[in-house]
Amino acid sequence: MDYDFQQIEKKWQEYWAKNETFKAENDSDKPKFYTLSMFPYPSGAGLHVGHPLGYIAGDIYARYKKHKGFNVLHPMGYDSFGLPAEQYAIQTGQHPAITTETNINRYREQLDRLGFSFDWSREVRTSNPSYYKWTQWIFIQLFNSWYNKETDKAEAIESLISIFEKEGNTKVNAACDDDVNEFSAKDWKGFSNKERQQVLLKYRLTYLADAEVNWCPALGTVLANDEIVNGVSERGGHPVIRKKMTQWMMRITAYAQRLLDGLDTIDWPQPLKDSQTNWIGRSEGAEVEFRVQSSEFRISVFTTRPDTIFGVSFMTLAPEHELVAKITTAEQKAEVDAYIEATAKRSERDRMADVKTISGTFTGSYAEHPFTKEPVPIWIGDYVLAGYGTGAVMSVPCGDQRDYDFAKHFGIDIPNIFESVDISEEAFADKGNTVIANSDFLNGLPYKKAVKRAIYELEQLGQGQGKINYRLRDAVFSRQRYWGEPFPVYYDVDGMPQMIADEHLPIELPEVEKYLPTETGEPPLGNATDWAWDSEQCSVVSNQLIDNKTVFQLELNTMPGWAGSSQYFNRYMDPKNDEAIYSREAINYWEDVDLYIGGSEHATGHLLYARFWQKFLFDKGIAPKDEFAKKLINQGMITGESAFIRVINRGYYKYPDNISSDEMEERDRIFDSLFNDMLQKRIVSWDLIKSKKLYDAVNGELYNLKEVFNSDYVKEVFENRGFDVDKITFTAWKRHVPVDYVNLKNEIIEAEFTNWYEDDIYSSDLFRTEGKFKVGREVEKMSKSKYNVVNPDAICDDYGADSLRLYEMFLGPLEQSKPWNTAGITGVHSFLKKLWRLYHTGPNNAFHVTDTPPSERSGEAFKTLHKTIKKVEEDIENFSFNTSVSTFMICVNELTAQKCKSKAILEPLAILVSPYAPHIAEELWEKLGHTTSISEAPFPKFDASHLVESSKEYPISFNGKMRFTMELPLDLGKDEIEAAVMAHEKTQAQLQGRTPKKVIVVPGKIVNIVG
RNA sequence: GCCGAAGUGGUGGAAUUGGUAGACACGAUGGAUUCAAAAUCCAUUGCUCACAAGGCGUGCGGGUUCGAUUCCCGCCUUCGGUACCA
Repeated sequence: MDYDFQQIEKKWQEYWAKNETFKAENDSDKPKFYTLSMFPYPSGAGLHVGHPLGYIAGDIYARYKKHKGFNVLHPMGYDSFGLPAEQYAIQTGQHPAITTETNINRYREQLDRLGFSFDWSREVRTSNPSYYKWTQWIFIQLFNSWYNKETDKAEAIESLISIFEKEGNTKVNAACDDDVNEFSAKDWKGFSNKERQQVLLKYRLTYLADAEVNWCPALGTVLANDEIVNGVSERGGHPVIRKKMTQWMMRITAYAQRLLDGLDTIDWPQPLKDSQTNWIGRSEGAEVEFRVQSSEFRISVFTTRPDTIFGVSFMTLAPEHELVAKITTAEQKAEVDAYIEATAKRSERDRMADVKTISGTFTGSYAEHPFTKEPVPIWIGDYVLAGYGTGAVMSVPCGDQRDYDFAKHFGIDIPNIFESVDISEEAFADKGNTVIANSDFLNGLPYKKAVKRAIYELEQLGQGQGKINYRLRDAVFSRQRYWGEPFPVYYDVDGMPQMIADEHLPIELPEVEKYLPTETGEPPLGNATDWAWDSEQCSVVSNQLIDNKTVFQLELNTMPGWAGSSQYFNRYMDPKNDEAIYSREAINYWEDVDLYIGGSEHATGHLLYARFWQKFLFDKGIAPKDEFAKKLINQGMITGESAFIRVINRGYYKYPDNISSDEMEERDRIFDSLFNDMLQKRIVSWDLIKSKKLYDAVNGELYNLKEVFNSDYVKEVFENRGFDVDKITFTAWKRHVPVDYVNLKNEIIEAEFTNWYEDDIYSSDLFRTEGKFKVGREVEKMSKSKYNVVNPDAICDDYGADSLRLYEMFLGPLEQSKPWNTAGITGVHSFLKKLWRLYHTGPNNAFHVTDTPPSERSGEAFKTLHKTIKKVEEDIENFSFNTSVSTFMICVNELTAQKCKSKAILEPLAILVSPYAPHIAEELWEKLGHTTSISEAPFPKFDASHLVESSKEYPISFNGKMRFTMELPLDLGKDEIEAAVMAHEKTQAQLQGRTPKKVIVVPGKIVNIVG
């Protein structure tokens, strides 16, 4: 009987589904184990072979833990809100819910084919109202909380109100906005309701604020920092500008220190912890106050180097700093205004591209040095960021390179306060290796002592104190998109946000006619006709009923992508609960994730936000653990190799003779922009060239470059510039270009190409140019747009899911990224066939396993088996799945050579293999006479007695080089071994009569003779 | 610039605490079987030398050690993250 993987895999997938083999119960006598893989965004492209890598690893671990007697929770779901479905809706008018549903069904089909042990009864989808009901609920919890720095936890907003009523806010130590004014209990009582709400908003853990945000005009939305790559949007590559907007914010900064401290308590990869640490960016230093001369204004600065305070020769404010307008003198006003306008115009991208240019201007005002009382000129400059620290710095040119460059550029003094340090060329930023000089009471002190002393003196003066600053910013929580969670918020008669009561949740996403922002620039929900809240009926009603008495406007923004993914791991514990986010019993049983597997790209996004929410839920007593995942593993990326052609040079344009110079200029402009779009971009993939047979492998020629210019990418570029692509005829003069594909390495090829455009305006050659291409290969992320995607379905058709699972593991260490190469899959596939044959040694390859274990070689077989048990168990515990696949191969090769047919060996072997290749294991298990799933079987117990050896083949080395081996009994002592080795003829041959200086004998390991 | 990861045959990779470098596969070469192909099986396969003996070999240069892919010092390269953070 042959190994019919198609039939076997289908059979067992149906069996698992029908019998709910992997359904987890919320109570059990067994110990719990919660394994989680990051849930996917169901994209239209479907799964590629890179996606399942982490799922397979998680599945192996989950199945292994089940064999080991754990009650395993291994759920899966979908992060189903997101931009692509919305973009598709904008283009086609198709509702994102439909697109999403279609994509999820496709994902599910693909996932099912891989034989995962997911408990699908617990599936969640972030876009389901029954799920986002609880996302909205958490939002309300955050709104109704403030962060008490005294108790170092979130508390109910009521406790803050009662403090305000008793003593005002002067003694409150809370995480809050910078601009809260002090008020007394009496003041509070005198506030109007609106004023009170405004004050409270500055303390809530989610709040409205006018924030400077990354606005992407092309997408019509705000983007988070991690959604921007090199100054353009991650999706689509559109430019991003800075803009002030009223936005919902999350006060994650309240948790900065706890997010940092928590990292010590969890077993996550160090690189990931490092990047979170850097992202949070704690720095210790001091806040120093400078008085502005002849005014009441004071400028606060944050510095990590209070020890260098006597080196201050100017101050710099960010152009956006609120004091700029107030302190600028009349003479300097025009210059300052011009500078502010110029910097505001520069996009984020320009600023980043151009960090070298030093710019700034003098305000005309002076501050007073806290100690020397000398005047310090106040400048503004865009190297100071409004968003970090206080948006102002004390500039110490001798100790900071940026200040140094600025001072040099504008001819400002550079006083030296370092003992015996030359600062004529550059600033001295080294904290050690010198002592402070020319600094009054700091003279002669090294860095650390000087910092302490400076802070002490500032405190005495009442002009500063030690301070810890974080780079982490509060997170913008509003998106101007349709396909996201709606906020459970309406705006009352005062325009203040009001939460909708829990019992009316979820507030479901309304239908809209179009998914773009409205003409007046409101978010897409502004298009909804029924998007008002009737506060008496407690229901969503038509906008026409808005009277701002009982019926109010609902929030038009939606929540960002990370909202839904910040709570899903807990919701899996009790996903169908409609009364609560999850039951007490469920969360007290499962507690937290024991093993979380996912990509490292989420380091500063999802994984930070989810930790923040978890800590909040912990403070509120909603979750029992303040970290949601004990252990985390980053699976590497499976990359694809793609060869492609880039345009590297556009050459020069040639036009037909009969066009005017005006027209020529106009064309130049258009073509320049066209080529700028294409330059350095890959215009066609090699796979496409091959599939279109544009490459002649025999002669090593690339031909018909015309087709190269017919690529979708080029068409898209032309289309984006307003050309009608159907009217363009792409041609190329040079039709045959030699290219050595095999040794292809960034080769430059030259070709002249022409494009012909037919319409009323350009009824002639559009242009002709001699351009250069570069042909090269790169290993990179698999993506549809790169034409390097390998689909798992095709692999399942040809080799089966078990082969795919084994192969993905066999490729290399889980955490390492590695290129996909389908060629090697035959190796694991033939292993499975060999495994199958081991159980099918009867006539006509019929199933044949004997009950009689002791044959003459059974000792060998037991040794092989137990060697394998030991190694596989260790490998799984260490997440070294690639080496267990090798171990299985060795095991099967050995058992085949031993002609092992014994049930006593082959039965445990099936269990060992089952986490990796569950389908074949189930089939063999059934053939062995079992009527229940192999997943119920206990993992074979390792018995060391089978591995006891009586002798060892000792490597005999000379000066560290192994020369030959020698079989010796293991119970031999050091001296006996040495004697035996010295007596060996090969030893004598090696020594050639010389007496060895030394003989190292490590019993059981090695012998080394030093000569 | 800063932070992090990694450099081992033609390829993916193994060597878990310093002890036989290259396990296990892929590919390649030769052979068996077959009318033929697929499949399967056997042999060889780090480099070098005609073979053998030998020599050289884990990015490069040093060091520690009887012994280093592994530990230490100094470089180089590639990839990922981050970037005027005061």
